[in-house]
Amino acid sequence: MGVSKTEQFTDQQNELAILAKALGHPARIAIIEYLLKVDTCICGDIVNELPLAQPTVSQHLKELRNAGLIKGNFEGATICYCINELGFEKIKGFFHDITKYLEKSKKQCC
Amino acid sequence: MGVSKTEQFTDQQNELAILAKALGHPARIAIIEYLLKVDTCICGDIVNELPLAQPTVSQHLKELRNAGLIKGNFEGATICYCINELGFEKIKGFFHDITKYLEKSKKQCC
DNA sequence: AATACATATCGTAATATTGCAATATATAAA
DNA sequence: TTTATATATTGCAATATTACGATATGTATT
Repeated sequence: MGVSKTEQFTDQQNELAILAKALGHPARIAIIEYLLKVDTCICGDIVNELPLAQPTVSQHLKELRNAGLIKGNFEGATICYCINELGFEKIKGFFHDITKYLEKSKKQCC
Repeated sequence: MGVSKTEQFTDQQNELAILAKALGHPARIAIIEYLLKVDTCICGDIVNELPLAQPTVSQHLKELRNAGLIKGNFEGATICYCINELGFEKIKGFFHDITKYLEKSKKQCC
């Protein structure tokens, strides 16, 4: 029917999927990479950095904010954006498991 | 217009986004977690593990395979699936940057 | 108050994703 | 060769995403 059957999966699986999905667009990867480089910046800087119109960038920022990957803070007339460490900490657990898995050379099927 | 303007971003940004997007659904997270646990299994095991119909699972497996996160191998009448280490190695570089960033306590905007 | 600037929201078109029944394909077993 | 089993593909309905022009909202400046 086209609706994700989220209720059939665990909260943790859904939470991870939401975080991964938020990173599932090159514009949002570009935003994160930019914030990693500059630490903090105002929204207008990101709009200038990306090859997309201002409303589109605003929409991508909203998705990253909703997923908990970035934070935005009013600073006079502008909004200051930065990485939200909490969101990335949540992904780290999953990646820790993967990294450990990759270290032990495991059975592969091909 | 609704089309992702992928050509405006770097290959690396697009590649990361494709990998993240493939993880952006709880069913696909569940598949990866299951494979991490059992190493290898046949497709039917995954169908039994998930609360989704066989064609839907087949579609999710295809997306994970296309993204390079799992491998499938014919083994008689069945198909044996396992983690594709290559895909996860590609994400690791990005996460290494993030982890380093999180370690240095950086300027935050709020 | 009027103007300028920064950002968000609305509305909408184009496209992509999700889920599944029905069906196709391919191997194994009888 | 028939039958059973495993998996993929097709077709389609419901919904979500992407992008942007137009517009709203909010702060700063004059």
